[in-house]
Amino acid sequence: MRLLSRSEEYVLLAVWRLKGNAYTLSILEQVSAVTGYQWQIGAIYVPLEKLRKKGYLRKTKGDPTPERGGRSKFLYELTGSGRKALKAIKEVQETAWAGLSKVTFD
Amino acid sequence: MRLLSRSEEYVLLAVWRLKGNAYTLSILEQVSAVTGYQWQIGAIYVPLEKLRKKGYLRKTKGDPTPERGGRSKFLYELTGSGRKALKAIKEVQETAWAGLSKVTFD
DNA sequence: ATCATTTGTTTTATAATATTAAACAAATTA
DNA sequence: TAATTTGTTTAATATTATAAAACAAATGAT
Repeated sequence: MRLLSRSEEYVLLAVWRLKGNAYTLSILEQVSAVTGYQWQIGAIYVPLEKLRKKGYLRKTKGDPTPERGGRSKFLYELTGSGRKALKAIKEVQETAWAGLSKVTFD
Repeated sequence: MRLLSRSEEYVLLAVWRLKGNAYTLSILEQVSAVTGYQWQIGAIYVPLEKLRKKGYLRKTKGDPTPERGGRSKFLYELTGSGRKALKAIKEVQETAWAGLSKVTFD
Protein backbone atom coordinates (compact mmCIF):
# COMPACT_ATOMS: atom_id res chain seq x y z
CA MET A 1 0.00 0.00 0.00
CA ARG A 2 1.20 3.48 -0.68
CA LEU A 3 -0.22 6.92 -0.10
CA LEU A 4 0.44 9.80 -2.43
CA SER A 5 3.72 11.46 -1.57
CA ARG A 6 3.46 15.02 -0.38
CA SER A 7 4.59 16.56 -3.65
CA GLU A 8 2.17 14.35 -5.55
CA GLU A 9 -0.63 15.49 -3.29
CA TYR A 10 0.12 19.18 -3.77
CA VAL A 11 0.64 18.85 -7.51
CA LEU A 12 -2.57 16.89 -7.96
CA LEU A 13 -4.43 19.39 -5.84
CA ALA A 14 -3.03 22.30 -7.86
CA VAL A 15 -4.15 20.67 -11.10
CA TRP A 16 -7.59 20.27 -9.62
CA ARG A 17 -7.74 23.91 -8.58
CA LEU A 18 -6.41 25.24 -11.88
CA LYS A 19 -9.11 23.45 -13.87
CA GLY A 20 -8.34 23.87 -17.56
CA ASN A 21 -5.24 25.99 -17.05
CA ALA A 22 -2.92 23.57 -15.32
CA TYR A 23 0.51 23.39 -16.94
CA THR A 24 3.96 23.09 -15.44
CA LEU A 25 4.49 26.78 -14.69
CA SER A 26 1.00 27.58 -13.43
CA ILE A 27 1.20 24.55 -11.17
CA LEU A 28 4.59 25.72 -9.93
CA GLU A 29 3.10 29.07 -8.96
CA GLN A 30 0.03 27.54 -7.38
CA VAL A 31 2.01 25.09 -5.25
CA SER A 32 4.49 27.79 -4.23
CA ALA A 33 1.65 30.09 -3.24
CA VAL A 34 -0.11 27.43 -1.21
CA THR A 35 2.94 26.19 0.66
CA GLY A 36 4.46 29.61 1.15
CA TYR A 37 7.86 29.05 -0.42
CA GLN A 38 9.31 28.92 -3.89
CA TRP A 39 9.49 25.48 -5.49
CA GLN A 40 11.85 24.61 -8.30
CA ILE A 41 10.50 23.53 -11.63
CA GLY A 42 11.81 19.97 -11.39
CA ALA A 43 10.03 19.57 -8.06
CA ILE A 44 6.81 19.99 -10.02
CA TYR A 45 7.59 18.35 -13.33
CA VAL A 46 8.93 15.13 -11.87
CA PRO A 47 5.87 14.21 -9.75
CA LEU A 48 3.64 15.53 -12.53
CA GLU A 49 4.99 12.98 -14.97
CA LYS A 50 4.89 10.31 -12.30
CA LEU A 51 1.22 11.02 -11.73
CA ARG A 52 0.58 10.85 -15.45
CA LYS A 53 2.30 7.47 -15.71
CA LYS A 54 0.19 6.22 -12.82
CA GLY A 55 -2.93 7.29 -14.68
CA TYR A 56 -3.96 10.02 -12.28
CA LEU A 57 -3.44 12.77 -14.83
CA ARG A 58 -4.12 13.19 -18.53
CA LYS A 59 -1.80 15.40 -20.59
CA THR A 60 -2.97 17.27 -23.66
CA LYS A 61 -1.38 19.81 -25.94
CA GLY A 62 -2.93 23.24 -25.59
CA ASP A 63 -2.93 26.20 -27.96
CA PRO A 64 -0.20 28.87 -28.01
CA THR A 65 -1.16 32.16 -26.40
CA PRO A 66 -0.50 35.38 -28.31
CA GLU A 67 1.99 36.88 -25.88
CA ARG A 68 5.72 37.39 -25.80
CA GLY A 69 7.26 33.92 -25.83
CA GLY A 70 3.90 32.33 -25.19
CA ARG A 71 4.46 28.91 -26.70
CA SER A 72 1.88 26.16 -26.60
CA LYS A 73 1.53 24.45 -23.27
CA PHE A 74 0.94 20.92 -22.16
CA LEU A 75 -2.18 20.96 -20.04
CA TYR A 76 -2.90 18.44 -17.32
CA GLU A 77 -6.25 17.34 -15.97
CA LEU A 78 -7.33 14.79 -13.39
CA THR A 79 -8.63 11.41 -14.44
CA GLY A 80 -11.23 9.51 -12.45
CA SER A 81 -8.59 7.63 -10.52
CA GLY A 82 -6.77 10.91 -9.89
CA ARG A 83 -9.88 12.22 -8.19
CA LYS A 84 -10.16 9.02 -6.18
CA ALA A 85 -6.53 9.28 -5.05
CA LEU A 86 -7.06 12.87 -3.92
CA LYS A 87 -10.18 11.91 -2.06
CA ALA A 88 -8.33 9.05 -0.36
CA ILE A 89 -5.46 11.19 0.85
CA LYS A 90 -7.90 13.83 2.04
CA GLU A 91 -9.67 11.26 4.17
CA VAL A 92 -6.46 9.96 5.71
CA GLN A 93 -5.42 13.51 6.41
CA GLU A 94 -8.72 14.30 8.09
CA THR A 95 -8.57 11.14 10.18
CA ALA A 96 -5.03 11.92 11.24
CA TRP A 97 -5.94 15.40 12.40
CA ALA A 98 -9.45 14.73 13.65
CA GLY A 99 -10.19 16.23 17.01
CA LEU A 100 -6.98 18.24 17.16
CA SER A 101 -8.35 21.73 16.94
CA LYS A 102 -6.21 24.84 16.88
CA VAL A 103 -6.86 25.21 20.60
CA THR A 104 -5.02 21.99 21.35
CA PHE A 105 -1.73 23.62 20.58
CA ASP A 106 -2.00 26.59 22.88
CA MET B 1 12.86 25.99 3.39
CA ARG B 2 11.53 22.57 4.10
CA LEU B 3 8.20 21.20 5.25
CA LEU B 4 7.91 18.15 7.42
CA SER B 5 7.92 15.00 5.33
CA ARG B 6 4.75 12.99 5.45
CA SER B 7 6.10 10.33 7.77
CA GLU B 8 7.48 13.01 10.06
CA GLU B 9 4.07 14.64 10.16
CA TYR B 10 2.26 11.44 11.04
CA VAL B 11 4.83 10.39 13.60
CA LEU B 12 4.83 13.79 15.27
CA LEU B 13 1.07 13.82 15.29
CA ALA B 14 0.93 10.36 16.82
CA VAL B 15 3.31 11.43 19.59
CA TRP B 16 1.06 14.39 20.25
CA ARG B 17 -2.03 12.18 20.43
CA LEU B 18 -0.41 9.55 22.63
CA LYS B 19 0.57 12.11 25.27
CA GLY B 20 2.77 10.38 27.83
CA ASN B 21 2.56 6.96 26.24
CA ALA B 22 4.34 7.52 22.96
CA TYR B 23 7.04 4.94 22.27
CA THR B 24 8.07 3.21 19.07
CA LEU B 25 5.45 0.46 19.13
CA SER B 26 2.50 2.56 20.29
CA ILE B 27 3.35 5.11 17.61
CA LEU B 28 3.52 2.33 15.05
CA GLU B 29 0.03 1.24 15.97
CA GLN B 30 -1.34 4.76 16.05
CA VAL B 31 0.06 5.68 12.64
CA SER B 32 -1.12 2.38 11.14
CA ALA B 33 -4.60 2.94 12.53
CA VAL B 34 -4.82 6.49 11.25
CA THR B 35 -3.55 5.77 7.74
CA GLY B 36 -5.37 2.49 7.37
CA TYR B 37 -2.44 0.22 6.58
CA GLN B 38 0.31 -1.53 8.46
CA TRP B 39 3.57 0.36 8.74
CA GLN B 40 6.89 -1.32 9.38
CA ILE B 41 8.83 -0.52 12.50
CA GLY B 42 11.71 1.13 10.64
CA ALA B 43 9.24 3.47 8.94
CA ILE B 44 8.50 4.83 12.42
CA TYR B 45 11.82 4.62 14.16
CA VAL B 46 13.82 6.32 11.44
CA PRO B 47 11.75 9.54 11.26
CA LEU B 48 11.34 9.43 15.03
CA GLU B 49 15.08 9.70 15.56
CA LYS B 50 15.31 12.30 12.82
CA LEU B 51 12.73 14.41 14.62
CA ARG B 52 14.63 14.03 17.85
CA LYS B 53 17.87 15.17 16.23
CA LYS B 54 16.05 18.18 14.81
CA GLY B 55 14.88 19.07 18.30
CA TYR B 56 11.18 18.45 17.68
CA LEU B 57 11.04 15.54 20.11
CA ARG B 58 12.51 14.78 23.51
CA LYS B 59 13.32 11.16 24.39
CA THR B 60 13.22 9.87 27.95
CA LYS B 61 13.56 6.46 29.54
CA GLY B 62 10.30 5.22 30.99
CA ASP B 63 9.60 2.59 33.59
CA PRO B 64 9.16 -1.12 32.81
CA THR B 65 5.58 -2.38 32.88
CA PRO B 66 4.81 -5.55 34.86
CA GLU B 67 3.65 -7.65 31.92
CA ARG B 68 5.08 -10.51 29.92
CA GLY B 69 8.20 -9.13 28.22
CA GLY B 70 7.27 -5.61 29.19
CA ARG B 71 10.68 -4.01 29.21
CA SER B 72 11.25 -0.33 29.85
CA LYS B 73 10.39 1.92 26.96
CA PHE B 74 11.84 5.07 25.52
CA LEU B 75 9.11 7.66 25.61
CA TYR B 76 8.91 10.59 23.21
CA GLU B 77 7.25 13.95 23.74
CA LEU B 78 7.00 17.10 21.66
CA THR B 79 9.21 20.07 22.36
CA GLY B 80 8.09 23.64 21.77
CA SER B 81 9.55 23.66 18.28
CA GLY B 82 7.89 20.32 17.61
CA ARG B 83 4.54 21.89 18.36
CA LYS B 84 5.40 24.82 16.12
CA ALA B 85 6.35 22.51 13.26
CA LEU B 86 3.06 20.63 13.60
CA LYS B 87 1.12 23.85 13.65
CA ALA B 88 2.97 25.06 10.54
CA ILE B 89 2.26 21.94 8.52
CA LYS B 90 -1.36 22.02 9.62
CA GLU B 91 -1.72 25.53 8.29
CA VAL B 92 -0.14 24.70 4.95
CA GLN B 93 -2.41 21.69 4.71
CA GLU B 94 -5.48 23.76 5.44
CA THR B 95 -4.48 26.41 2.91
CA ALA B 96 -3.87 23.76 0.29
CA TRP B 97 -7.28 22.23 0.77
CA ALA B 98 -9.26 25.36 1.59
CA GLY B 99 -12.50 25.63 -0.27
CA LEU B 100 -12.37 22.12 -1.69
CA SER B 101 -15.26 20.54 0.13
CA LYS B 102 -16.24 16.92 -0.20
CA VAL B 103 -18.88 17.98 -2.70
CA THR B 104 -16.27 19.24 -5.12
CA PHE B 105 -15.27 15.72 -5.98
CA ASP B 106 -18.67 14.36 -6.89
C1' DA C 1 18.92 -21.94 36.32
C1' DT C 2 18.09 -21.89 31.43
C1' DC C 3 15.43 -21.80 27.38
C1' DA C 4 11.54 -20.20 24.69
C1' DT C 5 8.57 -16.34 24.17
C1' DT C 6 7.23 -11.61 24.31
C1' DT C 7 8.04 -6.73 24.24
C1' DG C 8 10.83 -3.44 22.65
C1' DT C 9 14.92 -0.87 20.15
C1' DT C 10 18.31 -0.23 16.64
C1' DT C 11 20.70 -0.99 12.27
C1' DT C 12 21.21 -1.84 7.52
C1' DA C 13 20.30 -2.19 2.63
C1' DT C 14 17.57 -0.78 -1.06
C1' DA C 15 13.95 1.77 -3.46
C1' DA C 16 11.52 5.90 -4.12
C1' DT C 17 11.10 11.02 -3.62
C1' DA C 18 12.73 15.58 -3.32
C1' DT C 19 15.73 19.22 -4.77
C1' DT C 20 18.71 21.90 -7.56
C1' DA C 21 20.57 23.26 -11.62
C1' DA C 22 21.03 23.29 -16.23
C1' DA C 23 19.86 21.97 -20.94
C1' DC C 24 16.65 22.12 -24.52
C1' DA C 25 12.86 24.18 -27.45
C1' DA C 26 9.48 27.31 -29.49
C1' DA C 27 7.53 31.80 -29.90
C1' DT C 28 8.11 37.07 -29.85
C1' DT C 29 10.22 41.47 -30.45
C1' DA C 30 13.69 44.40 -31.96
C1' DT D 1 18.61 36.89 -37.03
C1' DA D 2 19.86 37.70 -32.31
C1' DA D 3 18.14 38.51 -27.75
C1' DT D 4 14.39 37.69 -24.76
C1' DT D 5 10.52 35.30 -22.89
C1' DT D 6 7.72 31.33 -22.00
C1' DG D 7 7.79 26.78 -21.47
C1' DT D 8 9.46 21.61 -21.14
C1' DT D 9 12.68 18.04 -20.15
C1' DT D 10 16.76 15.83 -18.22
C1' DA D 11 20.23 14.72 -15.02
C1' DA D 12 22.83 14.59 -10.74
C1' DT D 13 22.62 14.47 -5.90
C1' DA D 14 20.52 14.45 -1.33
C1' DT D 15 16.94 12.99 1.55
C1' DT D 16 13.01 9.88 2.78
C1' DA D 17 10.57 5.66 2.75
C1' DT D 18 10.35 0.72 3.22
C1' DA D 19 11.38 -3.88 4.49
C1' DA D 20 13.79 -7.05 6.88
C1' DA D 21 16.68 -8.53 10.22
C1' DA D 22 19.67 -8.00 14.25
C1' DC D 23 19.97 -6.86 18.89
C1' DA D 24 18.38 -6.49 23.87
C1' DA D 25 15.77 -7.01 28.15
C1' DA D 26 12.03 -9.00 30.69
C1' DT D 27 8.80 -12.98 31.73
C1' DG D 28 7.21 -17.75 32.27
C1' DA D 29 7.70 -22.47 31.96
C1' DT D 30 10.33 -26.33 32.83
